[in-house]
Amino acid sequence: MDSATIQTVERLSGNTGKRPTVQTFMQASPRDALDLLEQFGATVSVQRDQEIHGQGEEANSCYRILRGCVRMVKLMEDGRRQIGEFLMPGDLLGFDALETHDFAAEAVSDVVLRRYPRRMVDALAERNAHLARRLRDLTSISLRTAHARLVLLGRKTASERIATFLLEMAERLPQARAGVLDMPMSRTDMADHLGLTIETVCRILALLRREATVAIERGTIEIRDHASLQQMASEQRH
Amino acid sequence: MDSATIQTVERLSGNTGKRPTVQTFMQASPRDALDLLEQFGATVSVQRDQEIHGQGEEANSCYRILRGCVRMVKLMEDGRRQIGEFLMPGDLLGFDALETHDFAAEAVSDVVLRRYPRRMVDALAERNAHLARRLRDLTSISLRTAHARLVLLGRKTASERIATFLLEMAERLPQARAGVLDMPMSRTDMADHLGLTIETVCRILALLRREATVAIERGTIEIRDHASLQQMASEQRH
DNA sequence: CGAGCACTTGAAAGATTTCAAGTCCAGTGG
DNA sequence: CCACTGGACTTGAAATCTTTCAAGTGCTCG
Repeated sequence: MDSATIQTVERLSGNTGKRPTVQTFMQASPRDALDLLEQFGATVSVQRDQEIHGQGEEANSCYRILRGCVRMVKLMEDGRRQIGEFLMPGDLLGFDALETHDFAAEAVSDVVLRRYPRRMVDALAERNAHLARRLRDLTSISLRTAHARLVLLGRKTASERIATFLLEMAERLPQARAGVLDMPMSRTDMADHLGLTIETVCRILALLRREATVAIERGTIEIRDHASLQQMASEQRH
Repeated sequence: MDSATIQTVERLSGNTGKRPTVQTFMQASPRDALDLLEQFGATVSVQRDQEIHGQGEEANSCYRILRGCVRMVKLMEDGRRQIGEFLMPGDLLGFDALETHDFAAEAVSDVVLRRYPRRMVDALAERNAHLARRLRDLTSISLRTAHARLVLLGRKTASERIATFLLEMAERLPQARAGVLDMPMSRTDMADHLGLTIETVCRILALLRREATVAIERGTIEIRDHASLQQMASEQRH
């Protein structure tokens, strides 16, 4: 995948005008400290299946997803793949990186992002305690998500994984549209996220469909029976 | 487990003397920003199998492990257990928490910790950018560790998990004592860390012993053939 | 309209788990 | 000091869940 295909669509001119002073940053206390970054953002588009950044690549930018879906991918030498998570509009990417990115980021669908220079993020954080705190909390939230996934991958059955995944996706969508999930990722992507094979994912989704727990269409899954899914997600074993 | 059994062994009186001013904190630039916390630390002991803090419990303290081994545990309703990681002397605990602890922390062996009040950690970080940055990086490091474990749990075979685990433990020990690992945790603990059963852990360790890749004794595992382990850790499949 | 890819579904294979006995120690009490 | 007990650890055999292998089906795009 060729990250050169990323196109800068728009670059706000916020930093060509009068430069805000350090004092401004220290006093600033917007609703969300991240708003401080906005003036340094650039909007970029990435096409489906293109790489936003590679695994192990130097972390020079952070992003906010404006449109589309992104997958965070780790690849083993022999091709086995683990998708750490899927990012949806509103989600942030790369704010918790160290020197390099842990995962490659790839566009699942056509994606529009807002890109921020990491140098700037770090520089601002150094002067603004609110922002610093916000960034730390962001990373803690990512960590919490990862920890929940350890249990899913380490101890849950295939059915539990699928059910948990669907419920998580449902919770993330603040869409009024009750229970209709955008699922732009392929079965392979789901499998690589859940530590299963594509066939197992298919079979379990087929099961859910036959039970009328979900209605499946190209690119969407509608949750018809939330309670059944919840039960399936935490089936008591034994 | 009764966290009331934690005993305060020693409480430094650093904060009873003249209080450092905010100015002091902002100018302070010790080798490690975390050193700022030292004067607010208290040393506590926890006995084997006692809880240091519960899962979901409010995060009021952070800790540094001085002696012994700690396991970070998540428990499912039906008793299935996932150990997120084992902490060894020098490791930090709870610095990446949000309001509550993701995991319960339990003493694998008798443990001695240095405890710091979280309120203080956060208050200092608000005034000292170095410390704030250090805390953010700490959390990022935890995140990186968790991400590596996602691949292990999602995509690696039982043998690869064991081999990877042993190599990781080896890397963490800066002990001059080449390849002799302190392994105070039970087989069950290892299994719950690696997403396996205790029997599978036993069988694979037995295999490694028969191959003379490792030498196993009560509480220690000596790595005799590092190369074999490395190969086993990243066996090309197919 | 055909090719290719994503997705399904069935059947066989396999890795790991579950069930079942032991074995080996460490600590306890006689 | 030594037998005893319980828990941790081992090992074997059967069971099972998931994967692997195979063979379609059905879209979508050219």
